[in-house]
Amino acid sequence: MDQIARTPKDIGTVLRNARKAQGLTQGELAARAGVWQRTVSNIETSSSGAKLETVFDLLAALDLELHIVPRSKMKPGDLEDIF
Amino acid sequence: MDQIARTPKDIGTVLRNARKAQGLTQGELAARAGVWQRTVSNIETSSSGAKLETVFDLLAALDLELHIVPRSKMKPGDLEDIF
DNA sequence: CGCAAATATGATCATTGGATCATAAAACGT
DNA sequence: ACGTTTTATGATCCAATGATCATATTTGCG
Repeated sequence: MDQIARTPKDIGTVLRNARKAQGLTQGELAARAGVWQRTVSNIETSSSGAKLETVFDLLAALDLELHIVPRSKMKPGDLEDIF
Repeated sequence: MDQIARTPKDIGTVLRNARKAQGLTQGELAARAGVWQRTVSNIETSSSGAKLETVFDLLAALDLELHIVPRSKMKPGDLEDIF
């Protein structure tokens, strides 16, 4: 049940979920990541073309990392890909 | 053995590995992703602050997706984290 | 060794993100 | 319902990306 991202918007959503799961406000996360609350807000909503660097700063502040894997790698139990 | 990225540079390396694994040249990947060979080269070498959007274009062209997971998630057999 | 293919880079311009100030608007608790 | 906390946005400036042209290098192969 890890979070998957295929678009910038996905990243925004994942970031927001992770932040809330850790009970952090945008301001707190921003402080930890060394960016502004403004930036966190922007990325969580419309992270269109956010900079990779900033995204990694946020991921690090949330103790997350990216795993790059082939798309629709079927795991046992994933039936959706069959139909 | 998926590829892990914690920094922009990691992404560059992963992208390059994936591209070569698929026997593509920078130019071919660029064409598929709708960007310039120049951009692929830049991102593979010093993807410092590349735009998220561009990175996703490249990932899509390589049929890859991102899984966002907690850092140092220990898997059976990973002993490094113990010491 | 020499040529062809692939990759790295130079330069310019437009666009956009992030830094930074601030405040409006929305969400939440009691 | 009210007030406080949190999030969304407005505006400006600067740095840096990507688009786009081209060419210098490097790599790989016969």
